[in-house]
Amino acid sequence: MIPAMTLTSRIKEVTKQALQTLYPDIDINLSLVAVNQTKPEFTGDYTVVLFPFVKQLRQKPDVLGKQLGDHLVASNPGFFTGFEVVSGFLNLSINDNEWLGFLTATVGKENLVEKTATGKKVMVEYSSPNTNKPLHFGHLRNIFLGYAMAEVLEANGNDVVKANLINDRGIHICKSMIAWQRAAGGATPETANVKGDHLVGDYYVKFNDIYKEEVAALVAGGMEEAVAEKEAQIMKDAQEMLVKWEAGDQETRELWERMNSWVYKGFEVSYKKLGVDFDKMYYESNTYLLGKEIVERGLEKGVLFKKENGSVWIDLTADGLDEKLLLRGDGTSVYMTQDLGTAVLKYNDFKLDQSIYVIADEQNYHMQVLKLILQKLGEPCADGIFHLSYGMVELPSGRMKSREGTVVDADDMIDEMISLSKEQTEQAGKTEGFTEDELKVLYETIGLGALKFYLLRVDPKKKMIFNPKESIDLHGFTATFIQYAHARICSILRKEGVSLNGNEGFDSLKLKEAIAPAEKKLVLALEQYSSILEAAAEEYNPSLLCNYSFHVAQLFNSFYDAHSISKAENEEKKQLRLMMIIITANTLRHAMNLLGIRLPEKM
RNA sequence: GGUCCGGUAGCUCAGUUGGAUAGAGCAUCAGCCUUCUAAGCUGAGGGUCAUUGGUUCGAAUCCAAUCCGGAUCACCA
Repeated sequence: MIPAMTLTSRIKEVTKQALQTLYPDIDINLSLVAVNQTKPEFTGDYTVVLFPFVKQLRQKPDVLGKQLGDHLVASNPGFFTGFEVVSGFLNLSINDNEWLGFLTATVGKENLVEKTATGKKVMVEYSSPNTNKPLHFGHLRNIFLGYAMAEVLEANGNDVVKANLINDRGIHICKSMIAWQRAAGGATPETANVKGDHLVGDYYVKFNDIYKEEVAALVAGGMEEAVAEKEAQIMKDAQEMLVKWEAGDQETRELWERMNSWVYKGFEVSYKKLGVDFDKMYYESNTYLLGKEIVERGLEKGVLFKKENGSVWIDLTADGLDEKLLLRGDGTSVYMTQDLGTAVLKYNDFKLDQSIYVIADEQNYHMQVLKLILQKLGEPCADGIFHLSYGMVELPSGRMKSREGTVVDADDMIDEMISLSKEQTEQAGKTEGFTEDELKVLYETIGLGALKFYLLRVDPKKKMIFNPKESIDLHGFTATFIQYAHARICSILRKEGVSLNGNEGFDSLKLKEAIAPAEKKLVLALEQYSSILEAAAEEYNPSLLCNYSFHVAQLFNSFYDAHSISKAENEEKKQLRLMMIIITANTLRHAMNLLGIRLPEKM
């Protein structure tokens, strides 16, 4: 279906037409037509900026504004009701019936915006954890961002595959295995009563403790530190284990599978709690050998070159980058090698038009190089690669460091948020009329909503600072604020016996009096939703939905304060306001749903 | 050192291809619950948009230089 044209784009269109009609002999650059929302201190709804045209048309802004305004009102009598020219700005007033038309067309639709299918297959890879430690706060930003981005792209008509590439092999995995063998005494998640990913993570920490001790002992014995770091027994053991793993040693593989299975069970619990899912899992243990063939082909093509010791490189200096290693001298692959292979694998698996990687900005260079190499190799997957780069989450004291124990654990954070929401709900005395089970759901809805919103509300590109001491607020620019507005609406609708997908009887509504300012502001914002949704996809920025939803909730609260819905001045007003709040609730739901945030009907 | 990213109110952040007197939230202060949920609303104070120069009718936004902070440039992953 063809989406209805937004008001701003309609205004742009008629303005372009008007300019061409008024100045048929002048070739005007119509892309300069800018339509903004009129500032509250002026009368009008939308504003056309006149400055871009005054020079070319040789008119004073005021004269041009008058001309354009007269023409627009005259040629679109049902659309504009009037205009005002203020120092170079043409402020246009829109006919209330346009707003009414939007409301009646939108009310009751749960799927507010039906975007035309793009026919594009898009993969979003996110989360992509290591199996040697539990998820931490930084991972949460990745997970929420990836999930939200996938949903936003889907809502914009793309066919989306959510993928997770699990880093389940390598020296870091062997470290927790070695430490577990040495120090766990056979402990399992069951016997230790610890979530599997946490148990394995504990032994990863343990490895570092033992390692430090061993290095210290060697140094005390007169060895140089750099040498000691290589000679420490536990490090040698880990490296030996990696060799055994790669050779397929049965005992090693069994332990590896056993410990990984603990981690997966733990992750599953966390993912489920977070409300995120994946369509396709990739495991590095299956993909780490990929890419060598691609490198071979690159050598044949002459895109890559071999050094004396047999290592394979690509020269990117012409692109302002460095030389990059793709195969070691002994023929084994490096990180980049497998990433080349995985990129091609993904492409072949799904015939992707676009492949999005949600990865922190510390890997900007890596991703730039990855794409560039694939392009130089002429791989068809290359151009579709997009790095959705996001800033790291830092503590006031700086980056989280697992070795210094400053990492904020994801599971702890979730639990903390849920108990915070419980505390606040009880404090506000809002638990009446709920069963125990309902309260449990409510606390999760509020707690997780707050957490997700907190991490999604900032532009992904920017790094963010999280202060655990202050925890996360449930007032102001938060999911709670939006949830509360939604609950208020649902409460009214319950009392009025109107449902969110009901649209009975609204068609025949005729306006008898002007839409009031507080009403107008809300309708105006609601009408902009579909363009916000598009922008969120185009800019790969779900935070736009946070800002927008908060703004709508704010406008609703002011509106709610100024006007009674149930006891409206007359039946027309009541109908109008019911439509407005139904669409408000559906808009908030739609937007928050895409971010994985649920809105309660009571709170 | 090369490349890239960032610097907006005390704090955390918005600020659409350049547009009107730079906006929110938190915190501070002052008001608002016999009326649909006060997790709310209304108002006040708070700014050299890092600095300097340039581009023009107009710059937080574009360009250049400088200062500060961060990331990255491994036969690590």
